[in-house]
Amino acid sequence: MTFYDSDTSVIPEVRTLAERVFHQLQDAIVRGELPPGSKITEPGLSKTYGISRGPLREAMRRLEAHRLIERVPHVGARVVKLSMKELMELFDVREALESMAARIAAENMTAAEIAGLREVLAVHEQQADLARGEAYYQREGDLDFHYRIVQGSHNRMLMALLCDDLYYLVRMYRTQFSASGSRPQRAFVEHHRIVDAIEAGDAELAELLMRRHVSASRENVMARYAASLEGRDEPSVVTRSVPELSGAEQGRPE
Amino acid sequence: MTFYDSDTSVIPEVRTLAERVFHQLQDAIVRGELPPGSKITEPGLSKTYGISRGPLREAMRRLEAHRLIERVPHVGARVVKLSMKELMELFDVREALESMAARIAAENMTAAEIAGLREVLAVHEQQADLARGEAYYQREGDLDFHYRIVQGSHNRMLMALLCDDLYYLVRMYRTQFSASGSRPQRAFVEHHRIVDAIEAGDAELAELLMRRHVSASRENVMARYAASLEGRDEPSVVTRSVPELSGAEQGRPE
DNA sequence: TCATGATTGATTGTCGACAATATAGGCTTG
DNA sequence: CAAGCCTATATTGTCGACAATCAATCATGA
Repeated sequence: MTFYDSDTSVIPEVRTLAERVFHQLQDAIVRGELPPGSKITEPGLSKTYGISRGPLREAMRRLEAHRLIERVPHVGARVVKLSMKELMELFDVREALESMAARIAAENMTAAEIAGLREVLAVHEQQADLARGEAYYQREGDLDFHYRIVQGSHNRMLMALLCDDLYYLVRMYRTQFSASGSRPQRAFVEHHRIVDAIEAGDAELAELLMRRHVSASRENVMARYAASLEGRDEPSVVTRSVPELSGAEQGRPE
Repeated sequence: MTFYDSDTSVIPEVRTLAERVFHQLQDAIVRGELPPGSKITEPGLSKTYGISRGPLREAMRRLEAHRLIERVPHVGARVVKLSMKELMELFDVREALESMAARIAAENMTAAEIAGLREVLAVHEQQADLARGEAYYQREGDLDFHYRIVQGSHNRMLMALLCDDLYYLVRMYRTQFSASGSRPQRAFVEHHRIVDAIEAGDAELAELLMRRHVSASRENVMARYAASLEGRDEPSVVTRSVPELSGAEQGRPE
C-alpha cells in the first residue's frame, strides 16, 4: 500500500459518474491497459463503461487536462505516447519543481512528516533485501518517497502540479518503457542524504541533492535508452502490445 | 500588441463553440469582468453567451483545469480568488520553472529568437520613457519578455505549464491586486542581464539571474502587501468591485 | 426567541437524439 | 494504371429535457 494510493486512487470521490470513470480511465492508461497511441472513441468507451457520452466527455476532458490523452477537434482522442524528447522534458520539469519542493520542505516539514519519510526509507530497505531483481516495488516506493516530500512542502500549487499531473505521466512512462529499476543502491543513498538535509533544516542542500537526484535519474534513463538503440542486450525500450480494451488500435498519431 | 496575444488570445481555434466560449470566459476572468470569488452558474452563462449547457460545461471544465475557476460537485463553480499565500506559492513555482527555462533557453535559443528578445527590450525602453506612471504596459511587456524566454527553451512541457496555465493566473493577480508596476528600472536591468547571459550561452548564469529576478519580484509584491496592511498610504491590495456579468455575487467560497 | 425540521426553488448531473465534420472507400477520368 | 473526386459511414459537436442533489425559506415547536 503506497502513500499516494491512499488519497488519489482508492475511491477518491464517487460523487458523480464522470469522476468515477475518469479515475477508471486514468488507472487503465497508467497501468497500460489502454496502450499509448491507441485511439479511444466516445461510443466505444461509452458502451464499455455503461454510461452516456455526457459524463464520458467530461472524463476525457479531464484526462486531456492531465495530459494523459490528446484530443483533436472533430477527429478524436488518443492515449498520449511519450517520445524520448518529451520524457526528457518531463525530467527537466521534475528537476525544477522537485528541487524547489525539497527546499521548501526542508523549511516547513513537521517532525511527524519527517518520521514518516524515515519509515518509508526503512520499508524500501526491507524490500530491497527481499525483491532483488523485482525492483517494481522499489520504483513505486521511489515515487512514494518523492510524493511525501512534495506534500511536505505544504505548497498546494506544487502538490497539484507534481502529484496530480506529472507523477501520473511518470508512472505511465514506467509501463511504456518497461522500466525495471536500475541503480537501486545509489538511489537509496541519495534518498537518505536528502532526508538528512531536510531533517537538518538545510534547505539549500536539500534542494541541491534533490536536483542531482532527479538529474541522475534522467541520465540513467537516457543511458539505458541509448544502449537499447545500438545493442539490444538490455531490454528496456519495448512498446509492449497489451490486450486492448475498447477498439484499441496501435496507430501513429501523426 | 503583445507576443502571447498573437498565439493564444486572438482567435486561437474557433473550431468548436466550447473552444470559443472558453477563451471568452478566460479573457473575462483575467480582465476582471468576472470578479474573483464570484459564483458562475451554468444557466446564466448559457444565456449570456447564447449556447447550450453542453459546450459550456466543457469550457468550464477547461477553466477548472487551468485553475481559473473552482468547482464543487453538485454545488457550483466560483472564479478562483488568489490568497496571498497562494500568490506566494505561484511565485515559488514560477521561480523554479522559469529559472529552468532560462537555463535551457541559453542553450537552445536561436539567433533570431534572441534578436526578438532584444527588440522586446527596446520597446520596453521606449514605453518606460513615455508612460512613466502608467506602468501597465510595462507589466504586460514584462510578461511578454518571460513568455519569449519560455518559448526559447523549446520545451513543450514548460511552455504548456507556464504559458497556458500559470501566466493567466499571473495576469489575473495583476487585476485582482491592481498591481501597478513598481521597480521598473531594476526590472529593466535584470531583463537586460538575463538576455546577455542567454546570448553568451551562459546557461548557469541565465538560470541564476532569472531565479533572482523572479524572487525579487516576489519579495517586491510581498513588501507592498505588508505595507498595505498597516498604513493604507500605498494603494495596492484592494478588492475592487467590478460590474457583474452574470449573477456575480461577491461571496466567500468557504 | 431560537433552534430544528420539512418544503420549495434552483442548479447540477445525466441521458438520448440530431446536426456537422472528417476519414475511408469506391468510382470516374486522364 | 494512377490520380483526383465523390459518396458513405462513423465519429464528434451540439442541443433540449428529465432526474438527482443542494441551498434557502418558512413553518413549527420547545
